[in-house]
Amino acid sequence: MLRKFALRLRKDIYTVTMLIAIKDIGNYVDQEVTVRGWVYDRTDKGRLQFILLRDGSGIVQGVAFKKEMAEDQFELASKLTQESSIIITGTVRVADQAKKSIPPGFEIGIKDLQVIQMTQDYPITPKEHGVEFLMDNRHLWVRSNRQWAILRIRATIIKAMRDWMDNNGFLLVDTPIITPAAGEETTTLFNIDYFGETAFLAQTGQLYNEANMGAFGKVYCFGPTFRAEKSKTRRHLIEFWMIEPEIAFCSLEELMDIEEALQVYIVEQVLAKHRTDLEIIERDISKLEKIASPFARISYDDAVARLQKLVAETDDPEQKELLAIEWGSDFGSPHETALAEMFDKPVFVYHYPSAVKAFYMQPVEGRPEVCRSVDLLAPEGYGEICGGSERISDYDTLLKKLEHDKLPVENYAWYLDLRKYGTVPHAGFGQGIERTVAWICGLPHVRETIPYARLLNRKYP
RNA sequence: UCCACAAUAGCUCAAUGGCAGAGCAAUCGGCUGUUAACCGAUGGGUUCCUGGUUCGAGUCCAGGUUGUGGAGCCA
Repeated sequence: MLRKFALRLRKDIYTVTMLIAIKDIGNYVDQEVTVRGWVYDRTDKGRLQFILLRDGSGIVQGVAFKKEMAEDQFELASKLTQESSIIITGTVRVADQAKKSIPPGFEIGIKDLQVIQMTQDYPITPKEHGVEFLMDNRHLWVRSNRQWAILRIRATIIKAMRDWMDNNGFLLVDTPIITPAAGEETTTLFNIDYFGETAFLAQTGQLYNEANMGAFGKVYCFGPTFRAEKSKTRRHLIEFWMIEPEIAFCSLEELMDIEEALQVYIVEQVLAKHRTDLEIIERDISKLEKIASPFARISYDDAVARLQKLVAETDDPEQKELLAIEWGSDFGSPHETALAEMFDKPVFVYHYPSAVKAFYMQPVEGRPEVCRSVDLLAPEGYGEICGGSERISDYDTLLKKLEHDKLPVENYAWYLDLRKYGTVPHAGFGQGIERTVAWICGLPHVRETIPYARLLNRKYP
């Protein structure tokens, strides 16, 4: 039955003329074209029907006049429901009133209409909906304008990251998702049954990146990461995506140069390719246009001093409590937000206390209580988007650090090997895709930056 | 895990302890330039669950469930 239907459909497809993607509609003014897609919305004016049709590439307003169509076809047009799947054929024309078309200003005078399925009771209406309802219907919500625009920008951000890496001498080397031991000791791992043994889902590809760096010099991995943390905030996902570069013969200062150039390129690409999408999500573009080199670089010491000064100057007791900080503590999100708000570009904070950072970070010469680490904080309160460091390259120092942190040294045998066979100073960082998308799109929560968010209380759909 | 708040029609929300309501969506009708169109009509309810107080509970109380916002942890 299904097969028969599919065959009939294919025949229909092959008999249409000039099948176009809506995004290209400007090239077909005054020509007869066919568009296939889904009804986004319909306005019923009696003998006149305005049908917003989306095909994945854009949206076009189709106009059905009763006297320009066969009677049964107009009848169908006047009954079309939201998200019905249809094929229309008609002439493209310029129309100022077609404001909702993407690209705007074009419409199609419908001559022929075929309905593939008349949808019943589509749950997401053009009115307001709550978060829970929309997330329950995420498989349909991705069709909505705003979500569509965000996910398109996400794709460009990922492409920009990878293009920049590929164009700057980095090699993509994939790292495993199933791992025998923790990458970093602090956070919680998902464990899985590996033929009777326990294995873990990767939290980072970094340790493997360091091995790959020894083979290829400049490498990066790009993939999903899993953290079984019971975090419930606007910045946290259980499953999220990261790009992690690792560079041989690289200092912390050079690492910051790389991070900075990458951010500037990402923003440039989004601004160049997504004006319309940024308009759909009502992003303040002027904020993005400020993202240019150089970014401010402040030390952890300086950052703590700035925060303490802020606390001293504020009269708000709530702020005082929230922003209180002693040297040696890691920053919480209120601290990161407050620091980032002092700049209108991303800001680097370097030389964090070793105690709050991972075991593999290189201590600062003459000041072992701090390490050669750097976080990049995005503006507008989006917090940490990159975390990186210069890695410990000396065998004995690394071994001592592993023992000091009470980590199972036998699990790190291969990692220690890297310090035995031609060790070099090297550095790398990880950048969270979703936090980057949230910042660039100006979104209140990362759940809209990934097609199907995995959250503390959600794994459906 | 902790703190705060919420749960009523498919959706978004109202309802002083006293008849369960509106807008949108759906269905039917009207309209040749709509933009969340507009106008008229119709259908639509286990008020999250369990128990309690009361003549009477959507409303008050206790416990639970689910969700949202925030904290911690992190990218």
